[in-house]
Amino acid sequence: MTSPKPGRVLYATAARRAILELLKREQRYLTAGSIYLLLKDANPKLALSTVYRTLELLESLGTVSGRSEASGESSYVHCSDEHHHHALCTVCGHVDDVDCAAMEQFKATLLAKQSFLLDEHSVEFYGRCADCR
Amino acid sequence: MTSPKPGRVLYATAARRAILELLKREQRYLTAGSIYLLLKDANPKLALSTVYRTLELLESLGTVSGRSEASGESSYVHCSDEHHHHALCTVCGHVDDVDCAAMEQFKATLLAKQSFLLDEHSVEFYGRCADCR
DNA sequence: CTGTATGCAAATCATTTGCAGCTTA
DNA sequence: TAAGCTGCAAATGATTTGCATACAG
Repeated sequence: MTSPKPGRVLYATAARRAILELLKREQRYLTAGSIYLLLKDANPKLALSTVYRTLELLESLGTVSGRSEASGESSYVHCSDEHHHHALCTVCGHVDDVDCAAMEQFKATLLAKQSFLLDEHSVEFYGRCADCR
Repeated sequence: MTSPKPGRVLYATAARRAILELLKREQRYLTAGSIYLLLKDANPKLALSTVYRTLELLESLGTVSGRSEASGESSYVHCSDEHHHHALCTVCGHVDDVDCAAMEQFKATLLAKQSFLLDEHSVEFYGRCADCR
């Protein structure tokens, strides 16, 4: 939603690289706190606030997608920046992107049955991925 | 998810009645804070913590469904306790329940294309309801 | 009566922010 | 050298909790 301040030049810093690489590698939802803990050893001077700021930046760039855990924390996955949804494995936490072509017929049904004109939708799928089945 | 302690007897108190009636009447997502403000005048001794505790209770009973706003706050709507989704009007905020029969074919597609076995899904729809179209 | 619920105030906890010093381009 | 970052510590703000009192059944 929020884009970085227009005209601002972004720097590829060590912290940003480390956080993005971790997210690309893990392919599962991670909270700011867990990212901080996972990177702390290799990057002793990393600050939690930097993790928060980087996540906010990556989300604004569409590189990462956030959601709220039941615990009240926010977590993030690295993902494509096109409109899509996530298939989240309830066994290993692995997250895959899913396109939403099939949603079109659902939209038609909604309009016919409830006169609701569907503009947007946010979906999260929970199940078992190819590896965990 | 969390159920009230088993064997515990629930009282129908004034605060609980007021909160539930408000939610039933409004049919839109309300935060604890806004519920508190809306009820404050008619119920001068109502405490914000009571609103939080009541919302937690109602959610555990399946009477109410919560979600996280972008602002970081949680909000709640009164809704059916069966498995369903919400169609949220982006104009007036009105929330209707939607069943998920159409999701079945989407599940089949997911399995065929990505070998992902869909167990659960959470969906939120945004659009314009019959009144706002 | 007795178990529950409530109000109030204090405590938590995730997230945000101000600012001076450090980096990247 | 700048414009951008970062670490640190302090500030926020939503939600939770302890406890003594009030209330429902």
